[in-house]
Amino acid sequence: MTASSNDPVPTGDRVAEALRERIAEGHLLPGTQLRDTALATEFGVSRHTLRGALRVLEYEGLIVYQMHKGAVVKTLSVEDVHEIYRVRRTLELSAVEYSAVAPQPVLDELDAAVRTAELAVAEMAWNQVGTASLHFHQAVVALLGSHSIDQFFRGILAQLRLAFATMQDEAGWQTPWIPRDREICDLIRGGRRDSARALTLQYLDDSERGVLDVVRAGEMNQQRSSRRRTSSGSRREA
Amino acid sequence: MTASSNDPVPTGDRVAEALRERIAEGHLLPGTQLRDTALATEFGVSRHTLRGALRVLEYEGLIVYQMHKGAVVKTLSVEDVHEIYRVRRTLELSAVEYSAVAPQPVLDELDAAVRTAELAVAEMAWNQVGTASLHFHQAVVALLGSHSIDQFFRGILAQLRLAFATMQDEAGWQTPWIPRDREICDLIRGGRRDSARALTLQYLDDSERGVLDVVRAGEMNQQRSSRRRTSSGSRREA
DNA sequence: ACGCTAGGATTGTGGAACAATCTGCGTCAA
DNA sequence: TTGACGCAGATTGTTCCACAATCCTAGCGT
Repeated sequence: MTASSNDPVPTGDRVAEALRERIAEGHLLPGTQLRDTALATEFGVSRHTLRGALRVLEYEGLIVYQMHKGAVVKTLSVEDVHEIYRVRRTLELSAVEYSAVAPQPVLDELDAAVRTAELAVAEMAWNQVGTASLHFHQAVVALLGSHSIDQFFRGILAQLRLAFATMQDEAGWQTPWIPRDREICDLIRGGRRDSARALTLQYLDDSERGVLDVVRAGEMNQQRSSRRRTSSGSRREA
Repeated sequence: MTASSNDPVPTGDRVAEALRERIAEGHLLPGTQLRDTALATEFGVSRHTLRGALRVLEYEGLIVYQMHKGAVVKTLSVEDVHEIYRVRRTLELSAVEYSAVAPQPVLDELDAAVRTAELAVAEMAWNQVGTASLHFHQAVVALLGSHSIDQFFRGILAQLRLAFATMQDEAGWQTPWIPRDREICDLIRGGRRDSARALTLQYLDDSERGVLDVVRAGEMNQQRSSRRRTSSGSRREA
């Protein structure tokens, strides 16, 4: 879709894409203030178009806007993580069920994705391992055959990557999951749907626990670093 | 969430909300060109902020942008309808399964929604019947307990409403579905999940067929009215 | 130390402008 | 008559500039 040919891409969309990538690659860590004048000049675009791009990223949940305080790269809260995994459970489990009627090419994508991940591990291209694993799960959800669900899920995984970005030892964290991806992949392709379902559920539970640890650690840091202006008594939102 | 208290709402968001409503209410029919200067002056805002609002609506799938041709209220294609119902099947069926562990207040929402729909039928407030029914299905998906899925699904149903908007006899079309909503509601609340699942599936198949008829009829009209510049041979996308 | 005020920085929004592109209409040739 | 060509106006995409509102920080007084 939308892949016809040469629609000239609006500038704003290109900027949005660039920012998306910066965030995904971890060049813009959670909590970073996004000053629009600075970014505008950096990208060589007007402040308006840049703000348009930011608006899209906000809708995707990658950044947070606060009135008169501008945009900040989102820092995942514990509740955010729960939310992400609620979505993952719903969609990935549905997809496993639905794999019964998925067309072969889409099933082959699963194997391709895992193979890429395994290759990344073998080549010790650590910074690609996490991305490759996410690609596998994206491929799982793609079994549902729904373009809009794919897009939605892509946004969810992008948010999850926010947590990865803050991890110090991403390689060590990511590697153990790849064999489990492989196992799930083979079960699905073998038509062992109930086993695949059970394993996916287990996987997601474990993964959620792991990410929660990371996020909680981050919250500690943040809390420690912001104990200054808490003197009098103004408390409010997150 | 975001219900804390009085965050001053950005102007652009208010405009987006207003436009969303106009489209939902059918005041802006599919295919309508959205001229930004006109809308900007009408809402009393700058062209920039209006375009920001349009950008959001584009992301939600309610309007379509084409480079240098501006924004148009989306007209659902047959494939779009299939897509919408793929999503509905995935999410609503998952939600029915998940109703086993949904908390009581969320279950009560189901009944409230159906009751509103029934009331609308009884009062012959026809233009509210469709909306109320969609609210019921929104409530079903809310059983999953996921804020982001709720938001995503809201967008999907908004697109579906685009089809409703073009119907001549919306009342006659909508009314028959309400008893079926009631039945599904009661089955879910009664814990009869397999029956509820089966009935929901049936419901969605029937509904999809109905909407497809409407959309196909619309495509006929559109086709008939646009047989002019098809002389030489320029073909293009959808 | 603590609260308060002033000034600068940043955001939210509007206005005018301009190049690029589309659209419709008139002209001209077949 | 019909169809291609081209031009002028309208519309879009984007920029620059401006300004009120709000936030943040530092310095002041007590």
